[in-house]
Amino acid sequence: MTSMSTPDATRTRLRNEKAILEAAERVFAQHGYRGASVQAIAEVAGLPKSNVLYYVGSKKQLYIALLERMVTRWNATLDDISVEDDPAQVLEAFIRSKMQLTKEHPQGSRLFAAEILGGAPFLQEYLHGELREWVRARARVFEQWAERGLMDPVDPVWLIFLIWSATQHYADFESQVLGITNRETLSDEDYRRITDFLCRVILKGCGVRP
Amino acid sequence: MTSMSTPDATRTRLRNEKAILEAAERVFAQHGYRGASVQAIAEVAGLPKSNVLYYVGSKKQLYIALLERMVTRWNATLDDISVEDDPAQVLEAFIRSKMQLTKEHPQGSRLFAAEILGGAPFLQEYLHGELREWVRARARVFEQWAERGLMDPVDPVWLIFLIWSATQHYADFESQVLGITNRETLSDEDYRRITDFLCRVILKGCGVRP
DNA sequence: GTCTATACAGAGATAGAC
DNA sequence: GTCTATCTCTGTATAGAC
Repeated sequence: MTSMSTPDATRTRLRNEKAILEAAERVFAQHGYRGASVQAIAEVAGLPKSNVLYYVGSKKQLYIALLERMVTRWNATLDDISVEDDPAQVLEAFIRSKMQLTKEHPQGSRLFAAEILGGAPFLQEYLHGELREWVRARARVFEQWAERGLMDPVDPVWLIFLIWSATQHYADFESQVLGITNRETLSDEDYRRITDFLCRVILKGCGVRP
Repeated sequence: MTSMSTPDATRTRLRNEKAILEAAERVFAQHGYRGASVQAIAEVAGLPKSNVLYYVGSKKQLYIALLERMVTRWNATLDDISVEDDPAQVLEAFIRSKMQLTKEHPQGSRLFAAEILGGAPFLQEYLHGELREWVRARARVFEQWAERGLMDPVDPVWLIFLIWSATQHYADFESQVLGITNRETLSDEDYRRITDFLCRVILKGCGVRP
């Protein structure tokens, strides 16, 4: 963007960039990094292929930008927790916010899943660094709750994975869920029920609620 | 295979076919259907590309054969259940056998996941037919158990999805699990602990065990 | 800023030498 | 049965017309 750019040109740019990001998220989610073609992304975005490359530089840069956006969304949903908090409240909020993310950004969730499924070539650093620390911090608090008898002494890391997998499932395996339950889409009401179900079973399962 | 084929030629064929299936499962699991190239599969299998195509016909046929193999494995682990069975025993066996499948065939699990993630283009029929019936039958039994007060009145379909997702996770998100827990691989002991954890939390969570 | 044309590497698949 | 050579199509990316 130069100093000569008109507001109109800027608006066009923003609109196109948004269309590209949305289209790319869908196509990468569906076919993975290698399986996605710039051509397919351009078609979904309603732009010529070279226009897409003009905006984003390269397929790789586009992909990385999308992964980073997803990590940002994920970070935005997190609160810090402490031993003084109520386990039931924290776990329930944790399940609900994760489920909310799944519901609001299914394509992003699937994109993330495809990246992990393929061995996480672009996310190694994140998994070994930032995310590991996040898990360790929570795990420590869960352990202290268990020591105080506020919940069962279960391995906190497996518990976090349980919550992640159970919620993530409704984005990543959506086709399976829809096929088996004979639905076209999952409604808000469905999401509410599933979330309630998960809160109930998981909280009871680790002894923070009767 | 003609009537003139020697035992030796047959043995070669079997060995090559096995190598191809194994290689293809890995590559398809990692990159999805579109992202996988016959070239890459051939390299992993240690054969020339055209040799691979000579054996399997086409990329598509190869892919479908692998999906079917996975469905067969899945069917092989299933027992029929009835209302007269013990809920705790059945649910635990269910979790354990699913986890066993994940552990023994991680590549197949990931291949399956990639297919579902991409909208299950080759599995629509299976999801809407065979698998749906399988789920409906189990769900009915779970409901009857709940009516008899043998377990909490939770939605049986969400419960099945919970078990699937929680177990499947350790194949599909293996890189994430390894990254966060700072491991190179998951040992037998890890799998044992995770399975015990899941049995404990899920069974308690739906009220079949205290 | 935008699109057409094109370069060049790699895809899936096949024909034909061995 | 096996592999080399090749066909055709599509991939990413860029140069240059508008």
